[in-house]
Amino acid sequence: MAGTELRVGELAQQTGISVRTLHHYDEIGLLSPSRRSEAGYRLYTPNDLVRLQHILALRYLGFGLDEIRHCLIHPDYTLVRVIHLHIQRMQEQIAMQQLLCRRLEALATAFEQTDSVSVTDVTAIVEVIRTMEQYFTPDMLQELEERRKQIGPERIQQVEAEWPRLIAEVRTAIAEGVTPDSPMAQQLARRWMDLVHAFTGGNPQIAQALNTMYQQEPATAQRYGLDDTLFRFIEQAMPATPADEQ
Amino acid sequence: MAGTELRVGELAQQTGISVRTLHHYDEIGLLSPSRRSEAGYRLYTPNDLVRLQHILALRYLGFGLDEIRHCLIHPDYTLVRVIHLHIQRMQEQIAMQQLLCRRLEALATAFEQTDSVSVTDVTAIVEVIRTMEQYFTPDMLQELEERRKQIGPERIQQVEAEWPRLIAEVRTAIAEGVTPDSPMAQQLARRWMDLVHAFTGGNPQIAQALNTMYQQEPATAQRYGLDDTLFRFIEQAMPATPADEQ
DNA sequence: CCTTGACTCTCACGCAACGTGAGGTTGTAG
DNA sequence: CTACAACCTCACGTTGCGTGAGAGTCAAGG
Repeated sequence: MAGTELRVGELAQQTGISVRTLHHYDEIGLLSPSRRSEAGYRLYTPNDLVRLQHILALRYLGFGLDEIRHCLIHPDYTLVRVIHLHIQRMQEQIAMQQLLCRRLEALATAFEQTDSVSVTDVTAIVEVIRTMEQYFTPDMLQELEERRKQIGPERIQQVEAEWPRLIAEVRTAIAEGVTPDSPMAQQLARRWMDLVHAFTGGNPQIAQALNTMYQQEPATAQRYGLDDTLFRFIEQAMPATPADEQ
Repeated sequence: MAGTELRVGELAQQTGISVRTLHHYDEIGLLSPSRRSEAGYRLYTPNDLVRLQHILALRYLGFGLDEIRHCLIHPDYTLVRVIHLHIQRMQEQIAMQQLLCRRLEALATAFEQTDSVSVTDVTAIVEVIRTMEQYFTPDMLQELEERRKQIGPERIQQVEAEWPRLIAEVRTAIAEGVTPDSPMAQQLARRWMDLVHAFTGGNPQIAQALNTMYQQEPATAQRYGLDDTLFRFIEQAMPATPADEQ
């Protein structure tokens, strides 16, 4: 009977955990040895071993020590519910992490061919991501990200280089008094639409969200040299086209 | 100039974080205000605000405060690498969490129609899961889990109820001196194979892993009343069959 | 001038689950 | 008798703040 009792080191070795962990479980009252030797050594009985195995099984499943204590005290028929709740929590955590991961990937693709990236650059892109997360649904963002991957970095850079040129041209046209119904304006509008299409991929919901964003976020819009005057000009120059914007 | 300086509360409100967080960043030297008022109030300059925005951008991406400090000090061209390393770490974390989640789901399906589950039950199943994770690759485990979902809980329970019956029958047959080449033994072997097939789904790698597991883990095998005598009997009774086992 | 209330300051504990020594005692093998 | 392994009890460190406690500061109202 006495020979079946284990000391910390023995129990630790048998179960594959550290002595410190057993000390900890004793400290917090999760697993206190049934007996102590005269010298104060912890002596664990077979019953203690069984309890430890229960603890380790639950820990293996990712439960916290408090929850484990709860499970060991309370009647068993709540256990299934606890497990399902735990699964739910885990899935929420995974969703959060995946969101984070998508942000990082968006950032990485944004910097795909820039070699020297400053913290300021990162901050700027993060601002854009933050704003976009407010106006686009997670589905849309994933769709955008996937399209970026598909069409390749060269095309993206091409489009992103084209935008400021086009904006400058439109601004010049307005300044020179070009009317929205002139062929010149029509062609600018067509180029505009092409660029928008390259972003939305023809998804009208994304186009709608994009519109809402630029209307609600003049600060973001101004960073790209956009304002209401430009939008109105393009809108007027835009004839009846496949419902892609507006 | 002096009017542009912000006090903690103002800075906190502008950036959407807590005063305590600013105190904390000051404590650890991540963001110390450029100036203090005579009364000791923290006064943040526009430059401090910019630094804070950088910090918050990086925090938004899931970086730790130490890493953020590192990013703010060190030259920018390491930033891209840091981001990619971070993505990798996140993906590893997600993989871990998904592994945990799969364990929990396996547990949940195992208890799908049991209403009262004890911690002892959970411990037993966890032991099985642990053992299986040693012998089956993650791919195999996922395949097994998916098949369990497909074929439904009734069929699973049916199979699991059939096993002990069959094992008992085989044991009886051996005890009664039934020879492996008798029709009786042949039929037992056929039923055996059917049950094995229900588990492996005809995947020879899974069948192989299963075999290895029961050979290496006599402790697990014995819990189901299996031993070498049984295995040899079935093996001998088994005629040439579609290579599904052995 | 004094008080009130909003804002600020500096400690300092708490959380989750142990890791990692520090410094001292016990048990056993040579 | 003496190593040496194994045990004991503190107690701090980790991550990023939350949450008071107790006290000083500043502008406005009585």
